[in-house]
Amino acid sequence: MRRISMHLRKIDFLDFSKEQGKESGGGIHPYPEILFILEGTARLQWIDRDYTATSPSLFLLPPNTPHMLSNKSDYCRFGFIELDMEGSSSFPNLEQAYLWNGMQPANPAQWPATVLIYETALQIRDNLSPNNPYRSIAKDLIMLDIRKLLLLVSCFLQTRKAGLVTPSPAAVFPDKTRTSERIHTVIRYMESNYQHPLTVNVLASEAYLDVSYFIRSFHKIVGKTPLQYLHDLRLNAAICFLSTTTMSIQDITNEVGFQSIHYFSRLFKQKYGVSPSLWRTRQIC
DNA sequence: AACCTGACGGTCTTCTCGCC
DNA sequence: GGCGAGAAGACCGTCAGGTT
Repeated sequence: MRRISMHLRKIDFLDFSKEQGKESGGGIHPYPEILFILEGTARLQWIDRDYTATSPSLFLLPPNTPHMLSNKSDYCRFGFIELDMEGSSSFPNLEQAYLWNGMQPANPAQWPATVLIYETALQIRDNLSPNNPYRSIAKDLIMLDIRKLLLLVSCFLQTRKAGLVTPSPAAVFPDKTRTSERIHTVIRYMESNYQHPLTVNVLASEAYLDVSYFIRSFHKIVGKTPLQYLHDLRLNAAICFLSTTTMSIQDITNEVGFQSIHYFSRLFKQKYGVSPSLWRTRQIC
């Protein structure tokens, strides 16, 4: 029987501050993400949606959905949790995420039916507090709270329809070698900047590694070459735009970082067997 | 007008081998 | 573990022509 489990890929709590100049961040990655606005007001551009929400707000981002969070107040604090579901289907699907995220600007944290959901999200943050007396099992507690949170959201949507310090990258990624950490840093860089022109030279310099060694190490760790990984990110984003928007192929080409519509079209067909427009047509039918 | 396809060629990426 | 050189092959922008 196939073992289904869920792992923490990355958890972090960050600030956006007008004083410090850092006011936006985001990207695309093949992992589901929970985004929690803790303080201030933030704007989330997610696929074709644009939300402005005040804390506490909770957004659920299924895998391969482009997202960009930006600050809309003097100070904004938020947390994000990326999960590796490993076959589990407990994360809300796109339709459920649209429904849930669409409610966030209305500040549903005050609703009696959702109070427990936001309390659970806060509990996840509190598990990371240095004052947490259960620091030694904080990671296990966080995973339990995440499961609880997802279960509560799922239940809510169904009903409606009817001190630990933040783990270091090495704690999230089992392989603790320096090269591995650098490669994973680059992966995150690619996920945040896939829509910009990126070359392997640039990525290797981001990792402070020689190009040939970088490529070899990347392939060893990820199972794909850097370029293949970048293409997958871009094509996944394109699929998302094709299936959820009416954007033209040219606009999608630009949006996901390809310089040429012809090259995009060629790669798309290589991966999916049909051209982008035909793929969209078949989805509609 | 928007999109697709094939061909072409310069550029870039990847691999291999060897070295420290 | 990390780096460098060189060769092979893949990438990717561009053009031309065709289709919807």
